[in-house]
Amino acid sequence: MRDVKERDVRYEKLERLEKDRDIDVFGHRLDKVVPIAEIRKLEDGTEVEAVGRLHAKRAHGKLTFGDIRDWSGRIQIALEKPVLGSEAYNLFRKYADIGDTIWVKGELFHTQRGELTIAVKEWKWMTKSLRPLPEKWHGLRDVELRSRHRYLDLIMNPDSMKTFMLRSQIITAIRKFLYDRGFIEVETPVLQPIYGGASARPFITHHNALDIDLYLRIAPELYLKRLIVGGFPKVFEMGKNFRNEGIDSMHNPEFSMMELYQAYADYTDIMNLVEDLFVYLVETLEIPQPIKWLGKEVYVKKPFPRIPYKEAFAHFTDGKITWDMIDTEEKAKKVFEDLGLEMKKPPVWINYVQEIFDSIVQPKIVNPTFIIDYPLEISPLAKKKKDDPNFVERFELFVAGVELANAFSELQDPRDQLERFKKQVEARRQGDDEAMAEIDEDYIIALEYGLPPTGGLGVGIDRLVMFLTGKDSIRDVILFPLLRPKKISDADLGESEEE
RNA sequence: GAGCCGUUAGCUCAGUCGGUAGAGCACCGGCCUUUUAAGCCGGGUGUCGCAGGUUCGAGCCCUGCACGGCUCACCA
Repeated sequence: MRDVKERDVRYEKLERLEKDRDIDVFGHRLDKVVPIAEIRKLEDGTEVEAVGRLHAKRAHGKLTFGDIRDWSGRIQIALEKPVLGSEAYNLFRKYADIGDTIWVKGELFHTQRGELTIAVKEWKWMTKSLRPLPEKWHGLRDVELRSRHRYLDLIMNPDSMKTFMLRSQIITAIRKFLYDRGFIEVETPVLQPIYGGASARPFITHHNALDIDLYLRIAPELYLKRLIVGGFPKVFEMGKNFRNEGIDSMHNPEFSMMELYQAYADYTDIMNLVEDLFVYLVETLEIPQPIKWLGKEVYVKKPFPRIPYKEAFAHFTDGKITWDMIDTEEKAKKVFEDLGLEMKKPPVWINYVQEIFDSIVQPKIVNPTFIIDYPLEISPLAKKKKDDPNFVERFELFVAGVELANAFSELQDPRDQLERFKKQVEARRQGDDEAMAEIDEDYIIALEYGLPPTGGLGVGIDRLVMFLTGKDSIRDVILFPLLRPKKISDADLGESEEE
């Protein structure tokens, strides 16, 4: 046999179709496109037009069955030689390959086995597929190929298509929820001369005309709060943040974030809003509960528990670790060491406490839970509690041990903010390369003009989508996650020979 | 960044003790009017991730590299 590669076979078919039969396999526009799922609802006898990718072909001499699929579903087609005539029939038999996208016109009927089928009277190509599809039964399994060639994943794995459709619906629903509550959607700079609003290493780029370095934002926070200073009552932004850090099943260097700010609100208002939002999403998107995520069964049900940071230790350790056991550096260090933990950060009180929280408290949380009132040290943009200035009006929402949201009553006092910025810059000088490099003086000036009391929120969209779709890897909910580029060889493009 | 694991046909995978490359699907040729992972007959299409090394002989053993996965570290 001469044809060694399927791709070559298909290119030869393409040439024969074009040269010998003058057929244009790269089709043209259609007046109407009905999703296959909609066609499936119609009665037998209805004449329908359908388009889809051919996923299977079962030929029986003068009768050939096929399966076509689109994003919404699959349907069987049947082509009979006497109906189509030998020209159109043989064209399908010999030249329509699995992977081709075709248009068919015909009547709906049920086969002897009861399968809804289109009895095709007419068909044509929408486009030719020149490469063989992955195997029909197992689909495309290889995790790397699924991310690298997402189109193949979407073609082969209906579950993947469903996940990304749901992602889009989640984002639409979040917008609707916020619009309905009077939030105004805004866009703030992705390219920032000074980065802030979070602690992370940034990507650096350069603007040629101005000859300045710029940073890709690690958060939109400081710009959004300037808008509250300017008089916007409620704003939100949904978009990409960029953090120049490691990649794992919870982190992608570019990720989607929704931040919102509401004037004259505080973190308790935001907590109520988050609770409402989660319930709204689960209800409107009809997500069945419990949601199985990261090996846990999660129920989204109001009210979400609200546990102060200080009390969380006792709460999740059955009283074995209490706040008064860790409220000084010396005591916290002892508990830390008794737990067999190893300190990789500067050995100060807050780091011992945070490490204990991360390893003992956080993993125990299953259902949506607000941890509230964080230590001041780890919250440089949050407002202090009136009755306890060592803590701030802040909460984080955890689900299945994962942080999904972070919010606080915003710090309004420019003097306090400047001091905290200075501490950040000092930490930076001490070697913390995730602390702020530079004080955002304009932001301090904005605070001097006056930030009204404001509640702010950030929600990690990718993680939220992971949760609502039950996916354990962020790569399953980002269409094109960052991968190290792989060279495509000439052979892969079929140009190794004399072509 | 560290440890472990993986990389064999387009895809999903097998490959024993180191003896010269396998299956299913897909594909090619043929038969077939109710199949649906259609079936039957015939056909194997390969840079065994890459580069070295050991060996009479390497998919298999050794070294380095590349890409990926998991765990850890990092990520308030």
